[in-house]
Order: sequence, then structure tokens, then C-alpha cells
Amino acid sequence: MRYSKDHKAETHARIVQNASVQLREKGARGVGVADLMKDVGLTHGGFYAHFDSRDHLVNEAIASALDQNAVQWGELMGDKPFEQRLKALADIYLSAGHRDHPGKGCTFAALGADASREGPKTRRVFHNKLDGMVNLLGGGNGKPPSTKTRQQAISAIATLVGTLVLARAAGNGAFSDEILQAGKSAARERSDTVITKRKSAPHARAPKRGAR
Amino acid sequence: MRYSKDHKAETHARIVQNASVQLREKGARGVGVADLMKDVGLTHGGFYAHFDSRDHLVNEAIASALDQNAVQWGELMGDKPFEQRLKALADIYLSAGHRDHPGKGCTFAALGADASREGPKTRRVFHNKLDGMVNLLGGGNGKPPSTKTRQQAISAIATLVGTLVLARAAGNGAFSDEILQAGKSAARERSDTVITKRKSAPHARAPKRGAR
DNA sequence: TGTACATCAGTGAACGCGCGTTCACTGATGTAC
DNA sequence: TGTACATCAGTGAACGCGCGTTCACTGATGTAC
Repeated sequence: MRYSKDHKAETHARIVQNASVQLREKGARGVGVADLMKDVGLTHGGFYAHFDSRDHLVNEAIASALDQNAVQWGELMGDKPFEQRLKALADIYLSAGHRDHPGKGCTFAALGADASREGPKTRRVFHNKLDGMVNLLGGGNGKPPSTKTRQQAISAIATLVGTLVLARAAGNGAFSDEILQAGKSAARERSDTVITKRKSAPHARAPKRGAR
Repeated sequence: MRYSKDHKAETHARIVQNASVQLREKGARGVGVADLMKDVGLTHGGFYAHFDSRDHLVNEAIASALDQNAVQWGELMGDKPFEQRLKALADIYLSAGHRDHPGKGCTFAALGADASREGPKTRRVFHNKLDGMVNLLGGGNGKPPSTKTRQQAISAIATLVGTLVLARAAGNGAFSDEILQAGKSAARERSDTVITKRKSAPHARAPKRGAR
């Protein structure tokens, strides 16, 4: 069968999309070529008309998942100021829904640990996309953030990612909920601190003994 | 060959120890029975004199890794007050050494995401051990921590875990170092906040700025 | 417009390999006498 | 103390299965004339 113009591109995209979900759900080693193709409604043999190898697909799917995340984050944050951005992000990010549906969720939390075990290509993708996320959260309306702001954005993201990883590892019971709550509180306090600091003036931090 | 009294227990422990390292390095799916036994100096067939199945070993090895972490944390923190505990922990936890040697490091960071994909047994182990870690970091000398203190301990741990996961995913270059630094700064600021809050009420702690 | 041919995404059997698991066997040491 | 037997941690060949990959083939549609 020979298909219309961009039929191949569409199928390719469908495989990638499906893989990006399944990888986040089952891990980098948890998804087989045959299962994947079956899910897309094809047979496994056709896979190699689209990808050189399983590894190539994994890389592409992870990159795609990260891109989706970036879009989601961008929509969520709009042009709010930093502390409001963080609040908006944390509320969604640390919801039970996100915890219980990793396939549509954050790739750092789902595959970050796996990434460090994959090839340099995968790590490079993570590197680049994470850098983009940091600028997205920390940057001011398109402008690249300062070193200090980057620092805050990084640690904010780290807290979100760590909280989600721990909440998922702990299941979905009361303790897991407590973890999500703790993460939300931390984000809230962090926002408040930033707000307070900005208000209290362009200098100083804690009154007397801050000790940095 | 029939071996001395506790020879079997020793071999068993060696296998578990080896697995606990390799699992953290290569992930829950990345370690094979044959490789593992070879590393311990035995042949693969003997494995089943010690474990019912590979899955049983994985559970035992993860539990062992988590126990080791708890011991390490305990030694590191001694009977210091919370903010100093966190500082001491963060300095080691967010070091390049820890990032580059996951086999001896934190199990939450290395296998937390994997845990959520494993069976309920593994998740229960993570649940229990994490709960213990929270009490360890948040508790005051044996006493169980308050809800508020637990919250702080949880988010502190989450930040550490998330930072390490991201730093590893980003490789080990300048960006990865920046991530570690951001995590350390966050831990420091968090400690200061706690100090400030406490200070403004009951009384003081660090002389002027030294901390520790 | 109609016909012959070329293309190539997708099919499904087959291959090779690795891995978890089984099993008959070994042989050094503990135990019974 | 010495001897015969029992035990069982460990050996290594073998099995079965799943998975990534290959390959000859299909047949609907695009293209050439």
C-alpha cells in the first residue's frame, strides 16, 4: 500500500507519541517494540520503516515528551511573575492526578533517573530541555534569567521533581498525599520568601543574623 | 561442598550487597542474575539456593540499600539540630562524588522512579524507609517530629532527591554542577529561614554567622 | 482518460541472542556410629 | 580416633521464552506514457 503524502509522517508521529506516554509509565526499559506497534494498530515489522532501532525511537520519544512538558509549562505560567508562576506550576504538578498519571506528566520525574543510565545522546537531550525549562520558569518574559534567578528556578524545579518521585514511590495513600502537601507548602513558602524579599527592599535578607 | 556454619548467610549477604550497588547503578531492570553471580565469584545456578526468584532478590537488595542509607544519614547527622543536620546532609548529598557514584548513594534518587513501577512489596519498602528517613531528619533526638517538622523534613529530602536526579540526568558538566550548587543554596537558605524564625522567638543559636 | 509499471508502508514468519529458571550432579564437610 | 554416610552450597549444561531485528512479500496508490 502506498499512502497519501504525509501518511508516513503521521504514523511516525503516532508511534512517537504513544512511546512518549508508555516510556513515562513503564520506564526506558519497560516498553517493547511489538507492544508499542500493537497499541498504534500496526505490526512490529513495520517499525523499522520509521526508526533505525529501538534506541532511536526512545531518544525521539523522550525529546518529544520533554517538548510537550515545555509547552504545558509555558501555557500554565503565561506571563505571570516568578512566584505566581511557581504557585501555578506547583498546584498542577503536585496534584494527585499528576502523581497517578505519569504517562502524560513530567519527564524529569518519570525518566530522569533512567536518563543518567542511557547513552550520551539521551543525556544531552535532557540537558538541553532542562536548561530550557529553567529559563522558562526563571526568565522574565523572554529575557534570560540572572544567575541568582536561575538558581531559584533550578531548586524550585528540583523540589517539584523530588516531591513527585517520592510521592510516587510511596504509592498513593495518606503518606503519599502528605508528601505532595509538603511540596506544595514548600513552594508556597518559597514564593512568599521571594515576595517578602522583593518588598523589603533591593538589599538585605534576614534582619540581623541571616548569616547567608 | 558443605561449608561452615554461617557460610551460606555470608554468601547471601554478599549477593545482596553486590545487587544493592548494581541496582542503584543500572536500575531495577539493568541487572542480570548471571552477571551478578559472576561479580560475587559464583556461577548463576547457585543463585536459587539463596533466592526464590530475581524479584525476591531485588526487593531484598533495595531494602538493604535503603537501610544502608538510613545508617549513613544517621551517622552524618548525629544529634545536631535540624538546620545543621540539613546542612551536613546537603553538603555530602549534593557533592560531585555522590552524583558520580550512585552505587553507594541514595536509593530514592537512584531507584525511586523505578520503585513506582515495581510491585506493591517494593513500594511498601520504600514507603516505610522513607517514613523512617523523615523521622530521622525531622525528629528531635528520638522524639517523633510534629506535623510541621515532618513537612519541612519531607520537602528538604525532596529537594535533595530532585536535585540529584536532575544533576545526574544533565551529565557531569558545568550545568550539572550548577544544579548541585543551586540545591546547596536552597538548603542553606532553608536552614537560615528556620533559624531566623526560631531566633525571633525563643532564643539563639549560632554566634554571629559561623553556623556550626 | 485509461493502462502499465514503480514505489514503499506495512505484514508476519523467522532468526539469534540474552536472560530467568531448572536440574542432575559434585564433593567438601558435618554427623552418626 | 576412625570410618561410612548424609547433607547441601555451588556447578554448568540445558530449556523456554521474550524481544529486537531481518527479510521476502503484499497491494494500494502515485506516476509515466
